[in-house]
Amino acid sequence: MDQAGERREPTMRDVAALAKVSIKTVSRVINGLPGAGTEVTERVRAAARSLGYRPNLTASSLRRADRRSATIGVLFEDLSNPFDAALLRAVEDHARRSGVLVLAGSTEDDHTLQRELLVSLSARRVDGVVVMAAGGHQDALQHERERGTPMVLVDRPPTFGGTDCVTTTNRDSSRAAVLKLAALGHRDIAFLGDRRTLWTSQERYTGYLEGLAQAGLTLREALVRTDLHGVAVAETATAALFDLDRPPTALFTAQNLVTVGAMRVLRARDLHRRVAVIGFDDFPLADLLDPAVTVVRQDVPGIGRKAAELILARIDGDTSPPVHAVVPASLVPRGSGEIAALS
Amino acid sequence: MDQAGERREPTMRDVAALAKVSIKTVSRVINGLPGAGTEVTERVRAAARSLGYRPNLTASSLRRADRRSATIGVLFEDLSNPFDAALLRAVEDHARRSGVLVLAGSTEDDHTLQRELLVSLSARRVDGVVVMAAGGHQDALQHERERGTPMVLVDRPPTFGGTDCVTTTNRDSSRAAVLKLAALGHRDIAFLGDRRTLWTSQERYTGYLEGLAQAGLTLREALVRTDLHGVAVAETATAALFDLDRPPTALFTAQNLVTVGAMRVLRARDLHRRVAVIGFDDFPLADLLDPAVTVVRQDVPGIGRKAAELILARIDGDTSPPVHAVVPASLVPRGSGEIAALS
DNA sequence: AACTCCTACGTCAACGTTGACGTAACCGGC
DNA sequence: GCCGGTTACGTCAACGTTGACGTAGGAGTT
Repeated sequence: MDQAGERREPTMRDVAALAKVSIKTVSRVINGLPGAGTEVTERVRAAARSLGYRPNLTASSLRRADRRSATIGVLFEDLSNPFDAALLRAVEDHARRSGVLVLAGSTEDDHTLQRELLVSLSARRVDGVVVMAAGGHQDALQHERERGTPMVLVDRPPTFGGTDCVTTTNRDSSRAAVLKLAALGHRDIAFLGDRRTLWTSQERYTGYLEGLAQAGLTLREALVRTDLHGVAVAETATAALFDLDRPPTALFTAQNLVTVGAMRVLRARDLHRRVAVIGFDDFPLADLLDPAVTVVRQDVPGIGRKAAELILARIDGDTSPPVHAVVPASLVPRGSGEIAALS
Repeated sequence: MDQAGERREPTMRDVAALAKVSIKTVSRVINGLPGAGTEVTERVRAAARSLGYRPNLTASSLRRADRRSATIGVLFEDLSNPFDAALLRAVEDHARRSGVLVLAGSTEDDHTLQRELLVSLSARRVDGVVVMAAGGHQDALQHERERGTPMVLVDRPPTFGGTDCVTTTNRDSSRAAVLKLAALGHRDIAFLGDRRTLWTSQERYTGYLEGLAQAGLTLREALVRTDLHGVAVAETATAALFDLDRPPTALFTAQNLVTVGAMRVLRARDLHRRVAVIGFDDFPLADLLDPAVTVVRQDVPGIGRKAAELILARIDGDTSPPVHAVVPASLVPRGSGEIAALS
């Protein structure tokens, strides 16, 4: 036994020869179709077992009328982000229950990579694509979609028509977070956000503005920091906020890595017990920090399930109008978001 | 444009008709094989472009001599564990550089699921399988391997022959961690481990024993707690340790979720500044806890790269003897592991 | 001028499977 | 004993592609 394994895989032809039936009868037995007698069925089953026969799905899907590969592609940006990982897992889980496997590919927010990956998936004739990452340009996605590939976008709506998407209550939950901080007496609430090109960032910022307005607070531009991609950048930005003459007394951090960066700075400056923080997106160990971090938690399994349901339905031929599903997020109070403003 | 997309995909035949050449010539041009003139090549390219032709890799691999699907399967246990997520990412990354995509499947430590997944992968004729999760039974893996499928195990060696694996320095690094704690004056060092059925758990426990012996300490069975699967169980076990008459002054937690559980209890009992902790496996935010957690960090990208290299080499026909690659882990001092024993 | 060799194509069959369709045997009914 | 229908098979071609092999025409050699 060596790693290369030069043994030829047994085919239906081999099974047919052993069971002394035609290859078509083998096909019927393997696929559980009617038209095979009890005794023949048993003979074929025994022959298949003894040869270790395994159906070849690629040959089958090449020939079959429906052309299904029972495989979908999932594009994500960065698996090291627990949000992406949990989402992939949820989609994979639901897909597999329908006998569908997942071809996974990370795009690292690279436009060229995304295009190449879509070509690779298309060459393998995936039945559909779930996109959990669609940086600025969606033209590669649009092109693929227009070829007829079923597609579902997660976490941002398509810039082109006829395509489903699943998002969370970015704006509403952000507004609620800001209102909560305002209710605790905070009047200088900073906004720390990820790259402005991201649709979610824009929505969360809009929610922030709506929250301020609704609470009767005026926007201080100096307290708005965006394009914070990654923990390090978020730290720098947070530090700058507290070097202001009138620093914020509360932070609304609109992405989990930003939240982490902000917490680092607060702790380093020993401000973590005085400055309130509410973060968007939960993250592991948020409850173990000091103070535990209050967050807006997205229903990641719910989003994944919805995305899987949508893509599987489309693959099954559902031609109803495109859907924009919104899965509600919830506020999880843990301490950092309950720090009141000093009178 | 609707989601079903009933347009037929253009084939080489269509391209050939438009370019007024034979289908074989199209094949040559698409695959960059010699034997096509400059002018004809251009005509074929133009025709393919204008029809939006995409090669069908499944048909191609069915016919080609090498039978490659340019796809590998990756089985993992739980993507919500950052270790699995990072590993999948590393493998996917390296595979894609070789034009190979990854069919991902989570097994959730379920034996039946693992078997089913292997059948699914086999039906899709993957070129090889990387297994990042192999609970107790490896018979399904062995069966698949004996069919000739190239295979690489990660994080535990195969119980059968002829198969590569990649692991880290479980025993050596565990011994080093215990020795470090002993050097700080700790004499009551507890061991908190994951399920004993896991090979890594056994290795780490062996390293713990070796460390104790080498430091001249005697094993106290009461300080050994195993089969702690998940944060909650780890918390209970840790709490029990500190209800002992002679509680430990240092903990060696042999898995990341166990470490988290232990830290929770230490904090709750206000012991986190007095009891030393070294954990096996790094985890996000370990540096943000109070105190920051000293860990043995596995070189996850290195492990993933090695696994990808091995499987790709085997697929390319490497028939050298099976390899057990060991990727070194390193100790990352952050504070919790540097707490000295009270004299 | 006949020869070999090469280049640039084309033809054909096959990969493993299934849809369309054929057919022999049997059943029940009269 | 013949009809119509059903059951249990089999035959054939095709899915999109490529390996093996064939061939026409031109260039170079003797």
